[in-house]
Amino acid sequence: MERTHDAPTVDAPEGPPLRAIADAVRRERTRRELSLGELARRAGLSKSTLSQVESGAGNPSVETLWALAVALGVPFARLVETPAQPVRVVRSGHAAPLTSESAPFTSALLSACPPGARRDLHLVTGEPGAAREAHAHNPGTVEHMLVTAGCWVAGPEGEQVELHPGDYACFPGDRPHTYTALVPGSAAMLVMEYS
Amino acid sequence: MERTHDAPTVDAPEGPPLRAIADAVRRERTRRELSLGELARRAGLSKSTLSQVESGAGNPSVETLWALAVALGVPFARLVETPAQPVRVVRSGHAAPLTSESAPFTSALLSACPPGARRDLHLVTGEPGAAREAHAHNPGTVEHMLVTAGCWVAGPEGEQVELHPGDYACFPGDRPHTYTALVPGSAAMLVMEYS
DNA sequence: CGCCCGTGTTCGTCAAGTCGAACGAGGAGA
DNA sequence: TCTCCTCGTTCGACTTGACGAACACGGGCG
Repeated sequence: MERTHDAPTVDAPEGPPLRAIADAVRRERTRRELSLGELARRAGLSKSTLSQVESGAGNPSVETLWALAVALGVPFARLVETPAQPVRVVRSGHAAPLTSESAPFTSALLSACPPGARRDLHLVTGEPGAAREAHAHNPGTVEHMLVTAGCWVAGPEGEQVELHPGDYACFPGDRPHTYTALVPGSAAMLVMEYS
Repeated sequence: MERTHDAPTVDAPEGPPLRAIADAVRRERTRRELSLGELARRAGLSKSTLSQVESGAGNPSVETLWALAVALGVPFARLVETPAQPVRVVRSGHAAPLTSESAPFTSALLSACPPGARRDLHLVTGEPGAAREAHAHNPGTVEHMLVTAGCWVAGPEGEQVELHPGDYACFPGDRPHTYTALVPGSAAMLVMEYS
């Protein structure tokens, strides 16, 4: 309920995040300890253009932003978003569980994907039985799975791998994939990441 | 200009997704059964501009694309999607462990934040003793913590909370914060998310 | 048929983004 | 100190995106 103010579906009331983009670019750049000139060189842009982008003045083109995203090595969308978050705690069992009907699974959504973000955190628990089949999600979706208990077989169809506690797997979520618990009380952390 | 393909991460599609954007816009528009003129009106753009965008000609500005995203009611990122990723598995114990000197902790980096990503996945294990003190990270950093074993006290200074297996906490990482294991064999999944 | 909408495209003009160069500021080294 | 290099900003010229109007096409209707 106290979900973040996700009401604004697309948040954007009106303002193009010129300032946010500016900050994001500069942040990513400084994080990598690149100089403005160096980043401009790698991105194939002029220093003046980059300077204006980072100062929030102007309204860069897609090509320009794209070049920056590539040069910075960040997904494009990363440069056009607005963060800020308080402290939230979800007590064990207090996360609205979603039970699967086709298989003995529960998947608790911890950190939703409030329009704008692109990562959902799930705590998945399952019992031996039928595999849970997940359809292909949106293109670019990546799933990270960290087994915390029991034993799982998971992955894209035809590429499933067996995972034990502590094992970590990362695979595309934009193809059909399955999760199968092999022993009772199996649990895993699932991070779904969209691009 | 070609960036070293150091990791099996998303390799950089050098070309700006002009075509992809064009298709995405048209797809979203037709899906809503909007005419080109109508969408242009709602977005506050001219038909000609929208026509060029949808034809893949030209190189729209951020403001333009943003207006379209808002008018279409989709997150901005949806108009600029792309990639695909292979399967990666990190076996338990095969993740380079980083031992802390100040406290009995090990933090295994699962999915790094190589120049590109914006989220690091850590599996943190700890023994009772001194708290691990983390400096403030870059602004916008958010930490997600999911306790898998034992008992932890973690959070920003002054706002620490006690966490038990299954508990999940989410707090800003751009302020000083600590992790303290209360019982032997404590473990947690840590997702560090940058912005 | 002639007319009036509607669709999406193309054309000329103006504003704005991008570029290259020149600029002042700060550091390292001789 | 003087020099040389790099930092990031600002300025003028060129390029290009965005706009509005006119355009061609197609359907409904009197």
